Amino acid sequence: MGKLTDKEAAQIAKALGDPNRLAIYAQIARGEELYCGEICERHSISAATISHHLKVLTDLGLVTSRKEGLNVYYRSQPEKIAAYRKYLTELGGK
Amino acid sequence: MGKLTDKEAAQIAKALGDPNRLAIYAQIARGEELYCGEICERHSISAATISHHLKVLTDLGLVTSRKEGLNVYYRSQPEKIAAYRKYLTELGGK
DNA sequence: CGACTATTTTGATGCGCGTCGAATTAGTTG
DNA sequence: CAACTAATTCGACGCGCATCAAAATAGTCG
Repeated sequence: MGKLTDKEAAQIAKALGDPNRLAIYAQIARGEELYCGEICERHSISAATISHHLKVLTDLGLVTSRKEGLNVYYRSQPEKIAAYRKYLTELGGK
Repeated sequence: MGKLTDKEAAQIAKALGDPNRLAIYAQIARGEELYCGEICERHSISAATISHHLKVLTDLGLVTSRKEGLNVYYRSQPEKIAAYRKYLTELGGK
């Protein structure tokens, strides 16, 4: 499944290059399905900024969202990060 | 050998998040030992900027340098990127 | 030493991005 | 519909960063 282009790989890298966004992604990638509010509580970041970071991750396909009532639940998309890891592997060959 | 801290992982990600810097790193990681001049020829970027990117990669331990005559040769440090891949793997499981 | 080359550093510039508060939108519940 | 809550969007601000030209540094060679 989908090899990443150089551009996509750079975009993903950039997305994971912000410490706060990386932390947010890490929590989601850990397996639990989280909604904005929960993430807000765990960081001292405004809801607006959290939402912005989640949009970046979503646009890149690293996470997906599902709306349930008032909350929007975010879930990790492991294939995407796997593709990124593969890209890195094929960069330099072990 | 070194597990990466969250901070280091973010720094590496950010470094690889710039398309030009990623391209430079990719060439070095491909195995060949390159010096600035060669890299300059392959991109339409000034020597000053190339040098700056190489410094970023060096400071993070992604590449090492070796001076020979007038040229400075850069070589990939595969363990570092391997550590970064491992960090990503352990993020989300699978 | 003096001329030349490769690389790095310096200084400056412009754009991108993380951040916030406030306004807006969507959804729930009386 | 009205009041409330969760999330997103909007507008603005400040800082960081990629970039370059020019100056400085380091190394070679006559």
